[in-house]
Amino acid sequence: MTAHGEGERDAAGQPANVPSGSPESIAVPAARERARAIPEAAVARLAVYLRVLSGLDERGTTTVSSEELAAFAGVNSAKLRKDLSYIGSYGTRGVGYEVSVLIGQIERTLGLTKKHRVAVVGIGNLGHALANYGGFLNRGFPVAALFDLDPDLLDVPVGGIPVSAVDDIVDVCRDREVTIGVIATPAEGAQEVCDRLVEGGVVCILNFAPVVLRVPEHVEVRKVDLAVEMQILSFHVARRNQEAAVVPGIAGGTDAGPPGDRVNGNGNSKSALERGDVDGMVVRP
Amino acid sequence: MTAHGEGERDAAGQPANVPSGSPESIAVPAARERARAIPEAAVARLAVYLRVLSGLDERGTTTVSSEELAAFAGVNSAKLRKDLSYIGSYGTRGVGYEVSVLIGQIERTLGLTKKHRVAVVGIGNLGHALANYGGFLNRGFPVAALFDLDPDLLDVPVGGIPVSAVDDIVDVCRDREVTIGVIATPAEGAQEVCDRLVEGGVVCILNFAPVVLRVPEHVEVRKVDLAVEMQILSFHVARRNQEAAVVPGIAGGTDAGPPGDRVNGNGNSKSALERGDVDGMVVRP
DNA sequence: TGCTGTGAACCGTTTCACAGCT
DNA sequence: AGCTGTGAAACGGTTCACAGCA
Repeated sequence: MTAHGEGERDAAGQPANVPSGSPESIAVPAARERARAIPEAAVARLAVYLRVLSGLDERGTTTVSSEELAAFAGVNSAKLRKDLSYIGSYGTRGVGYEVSVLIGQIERTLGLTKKHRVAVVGIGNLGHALANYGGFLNRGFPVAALFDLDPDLLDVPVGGIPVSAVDDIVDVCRDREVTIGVIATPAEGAQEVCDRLVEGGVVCILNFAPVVLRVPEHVEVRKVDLAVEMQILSFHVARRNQEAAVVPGIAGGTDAGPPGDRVNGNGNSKSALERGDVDGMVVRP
Repeated sequence: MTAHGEGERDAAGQPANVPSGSPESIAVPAARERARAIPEAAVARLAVYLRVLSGLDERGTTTVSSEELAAFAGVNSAKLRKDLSYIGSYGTRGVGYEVSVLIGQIERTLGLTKKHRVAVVGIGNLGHALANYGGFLNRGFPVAALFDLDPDLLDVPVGGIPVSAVDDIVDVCRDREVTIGVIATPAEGAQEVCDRLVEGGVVCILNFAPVVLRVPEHVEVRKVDLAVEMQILSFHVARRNQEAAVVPGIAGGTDAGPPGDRVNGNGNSKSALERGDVDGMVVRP
């Protein structure tokens, strides 16, 4: 879970203040420093805390201790406090944190005070799901444009927004000031789509296509790859089976399993949702 | 969790299977040790290498150097070599790696030689996308069951598999020997669904619902949270804007951008797809 | 000569433990 | 008395640089 997608070999990732003889190098503004200073891993968790806090807020809770909040978020309290310390000191010693204050500060830190217009490219099953998904995109991330190659989809409204042609990506994105692009196309088209999004002014891309995208330095890419997730799980199944085959007692695969529950702080993929649903359906067993 | 000092000493890449009939005393099987020893981050990248290798294989390439493969996968060659070293020594010094050998070894390591039956719970937009998504689930991960609460969906086939009731999760999963569960329900139902899946014998869960799941020790959970991904991107947009506001030259938001391209090795979310599409649509600009 | 495999240095993240405030 | 905020230690993963082998 590293952070940035470093360049290649040496290339000298000159992130912060590398005294490479630059002119006004040293005196970098505090705000920028602050933002840069927050570890990527912490940023991901802040989003989780935010979701939990929103839930508490709705339930009328006004104060939480680091211990409580940590439990809800599935991390330990020390980590939580350290994470929060990156954004400032907004707790009260001996008491805890005020929910509303924390929400505000995290939102500010994550840049959620500004709405980021989103474009979804590739209106297949997944793109459809994303476009319709009111619970997440519309919550601070309004979908401003949809694109697909299929002529049959042209102008068909999905989730209220008519589908545009991929050829118009650059113009439409510029027009509607899209800052975040979501690529839900097959692998083949992805790089091309990516290039156009970038040309259209998009600075961040969420990539669902199974390809490594090439982007200019100033563009941030995050990738979500379902196949990789599955394969990682597969690895764990295999590992488990190996262990089971060795440990005398539990040999079967589908036994009830040991006692103690484990809260899934979930190391890997970052995650959280500000609120709502993953989807438009209704499941409530 | 684990601490144990890994014994590097395995010069001769010793095949997976360990004579399990032997004394179950101290001697912890090498295979188990090996599997345990591979860092999670490396596992995720192995999946990426596998995808790239499959592509090379299809194109008829038989040999790659670490440098080439690394370039395709968006990582640096040292990391790639270290990752591959975790699974054994299958390269030839002075030459490189044989594609087919590497594919075989990675598949073995990831446990892809065995098919893992998958159940998808929550057949909304996202669940639909997952169920229909031939490119990823069917490739070594056959969808064996679908579940939803909605009575209207009952028995309706989606992607060829009829939807079952969530009440039947336990029985159906046991019956069809499902090992991996995918939760694509809203947050509310997720924990309940998770519990049932576990009861039904599922050992790995891919969770799209914005909740921290509680699971028994022996169950592995990975979470994919679109909202968190978006918020992380939002953070980067904000950071970028801050920088832009400070750096004299580039002040605008949507300028063409600096020169050098950056290959998106993409630290964060793991990813890769063994092959195919993210979705059923056709996009090819 | 050229490329792999890997010990060792390095660096970011997590955990610990306690000082400092309320 | 209790809980936050944070240096410092511990840990794990990444990068370096080179020994070892084809």
